[in-house]
Amino acid sequence: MDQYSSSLVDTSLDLTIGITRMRVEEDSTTNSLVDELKRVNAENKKLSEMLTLMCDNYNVLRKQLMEYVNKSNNTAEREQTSPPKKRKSPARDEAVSSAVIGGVSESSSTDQDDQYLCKKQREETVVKEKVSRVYYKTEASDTTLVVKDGYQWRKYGQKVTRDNPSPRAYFKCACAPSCSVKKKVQRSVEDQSVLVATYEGEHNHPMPSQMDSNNGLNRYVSLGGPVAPAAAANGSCSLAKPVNLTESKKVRSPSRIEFPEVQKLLVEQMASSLTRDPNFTAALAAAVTGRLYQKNQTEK
DNA sequence: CGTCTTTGACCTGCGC
DNA sequence: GCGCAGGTCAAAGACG
Repeated sequence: MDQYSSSLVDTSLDLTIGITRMRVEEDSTTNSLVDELKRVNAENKKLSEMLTLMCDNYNVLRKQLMEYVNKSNNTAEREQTSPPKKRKSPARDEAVSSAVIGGVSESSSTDQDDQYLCKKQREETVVKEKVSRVYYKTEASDTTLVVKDGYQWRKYGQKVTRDNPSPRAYFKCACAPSCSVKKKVQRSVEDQSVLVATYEGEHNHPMPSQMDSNNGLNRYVSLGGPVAPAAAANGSCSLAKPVNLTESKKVRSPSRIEFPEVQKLLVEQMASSLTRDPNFTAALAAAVTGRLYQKNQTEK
């Protein structure tokens, strides 16, 4: 009986030692993962800053180009006294900058050589009503005209236009009452699976999904998110593919869902790391087999 | 009950 | 001035 209890004490001691070793190993793995996470966050921050800088530079260059085009048009107007009277066509009436998203390619409809911009168009350009067009690749079965671009929009109208059998939806920015940005969404005539979103104006507020994303985790998750449309609304770069974005309602409070996901990911990585660690598995196997061997010896 | 979407009516600008 | 087409409004319904 004493021998048996002594054996039990030995077993429990060994198990305690084994568990302690496992915890030490686990702690070191956790620390290395946390360090890795910090490093990734720092890299993401750098990339984000570089992207912002790039967008700013692009906007400056674009502004200069617009001014140059305006000057050229004014010169052309002086030379040409009777411009043709045409109903303005959507392809020509806007200083449109196009962005291609989701692998769909379409050339920019901006025709800078166009000498026939009517007076109103030039006035609009002076007012600097920035207009940009973004193409969203969607599922062919998806019949909605909803574009998940990170902003909140209020639909205020829908019309079937003459040049396109699919209806055109009209949206206003609902993020801020003072924001007067409008958006028109219509399916492409050539490809029904492509949504053409035309943005008019500039947002005078940050993107809702970025408002409360001051920590690194949110920054990390939002990298695959709606970067493009915000930039597209400014007529700038579009890098992301906003096809599988989170629902707009979820975007309102990203921290609520993202942090548990990161935790889960961390746990999965830790488990994977532990099971792949030969030292850990060897120590575990040695402890188990050693204990079994001792038990067999005592039973004999 | 508040918010969002739908949809017909109305407004506005342009071409004839 | 009239007609057409695009854009906007606002009441009604749907939805959570």
